[in-house]
Amino acid sequence: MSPSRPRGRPRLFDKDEALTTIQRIFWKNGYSATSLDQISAETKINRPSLYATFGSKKDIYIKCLEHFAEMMGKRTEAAILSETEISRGLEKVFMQAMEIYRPKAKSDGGPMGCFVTCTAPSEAGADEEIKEVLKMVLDRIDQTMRETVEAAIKDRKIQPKQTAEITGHLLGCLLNGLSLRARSGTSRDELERTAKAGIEQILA
Amino acid sequence: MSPSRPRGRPRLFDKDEALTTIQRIFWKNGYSATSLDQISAETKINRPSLYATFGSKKDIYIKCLEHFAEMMGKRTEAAILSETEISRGLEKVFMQAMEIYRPKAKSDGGPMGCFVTCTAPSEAGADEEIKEVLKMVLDRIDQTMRETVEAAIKDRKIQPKQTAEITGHLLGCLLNGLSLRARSGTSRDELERTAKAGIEQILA
DNA sequence: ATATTTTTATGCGAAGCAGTACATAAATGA
DNA sequence: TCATTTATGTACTGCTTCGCATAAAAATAT
Repeated sequence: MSPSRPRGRPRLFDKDEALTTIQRIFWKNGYSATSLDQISAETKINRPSLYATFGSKKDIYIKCLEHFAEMMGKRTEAAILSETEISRGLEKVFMQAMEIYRPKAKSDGGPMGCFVTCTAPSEAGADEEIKEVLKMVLDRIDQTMRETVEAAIKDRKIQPKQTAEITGHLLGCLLNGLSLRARSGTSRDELERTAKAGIEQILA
Repeated sequence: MSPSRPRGRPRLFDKDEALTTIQRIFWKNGYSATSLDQISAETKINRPSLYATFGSKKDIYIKCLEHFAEMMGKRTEAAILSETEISRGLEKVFMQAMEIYRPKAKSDGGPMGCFVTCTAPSEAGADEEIKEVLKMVLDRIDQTMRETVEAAIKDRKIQPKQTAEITGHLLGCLLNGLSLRARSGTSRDELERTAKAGIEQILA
């Protein structure tokens, strides 16, 4: 069972690499304001090839949303596991999110804020499918926060006033609020100060 | 100086009423996914008349953003002034925001979430002008929260651990996070529970 | 009445859009 | 070698988009 190459002509591009490039375009311009011609030009993949590989414009966008969520999810889990002290882990989660939302280096015109929460809501009002993807991503964020909080409570590291569920929602809201402010141009420094103070306040 | 009618043919529509209708369309569909034909059809105003009255598509959109921010700002000030106990005032601010973000009655397909924070971010990545309007609105939210918190501190009603500035940012982030969740379909009940707990936690 | 001013209505035009048909190219299997 | 399979490139279709040019309509001013 060697990984023999598939039958026909091989692709000239890497699927995952292309998806990352497309994601960046949607991230900066939003879904509706991005054209397939633009994607085709920047990836140098012809539109028929895009179709054959990823499907319709909406299919591509949703694949990008899931691709981004998966990347963030893995990084978040890794950050939490890397610290023994839970509140340190949460702080690390927020700090690396800020690095993605508002990169310090290369302050060129790259995309800012969270890809999902900055572009999907605009479409979610009229598109049920995108609305559901958005809900799934938000629920996943809150759930991860909640589980982290629950673990910390079990280890007697913290004793929050609110339930773990509510505390998870509050941490999620804080992250979303920071993403929005990153998109609007708030400085990295202010984002980080607000994040640290917010975590401290919410876990108290 | 009687308010004599202007010289030419009078308009067949009310300017402010039209703006409210247009706002609702952008609110549901987002900026780029809304066409002027759609606006023309729903308002029954011909495109050239729209142009003469409000300017280009982006001009119209920005006028709607400012219209919405003005409306929310006035309601917020009124809510704060209506209560002597400040934390009660803040709770009222959040409760009436939730009523707008996720109306309990008429659960028809009306727009959900905050008009500004759900539609502007998508465009803000590539449009500097919209990005600046977004920043102004966010700053105004935080500033109002901060001033309210400062008034409460002065009256010795609360003694938050964080500075008034940070506390304002945290309350703003909470509001933005709730708006996003409203857009994704989270129930009114859960939004209200999270809001109340969040205010309590942030002011503690 | 007639001129002037402003809004409304029709419809044009150049560009952009998503999606696809069809022929060609490049790989494998036999 | 030759059929089969998959990807690529060109070019097209049918539709929508924004903005505007032009003429008619409805008001006031003289």
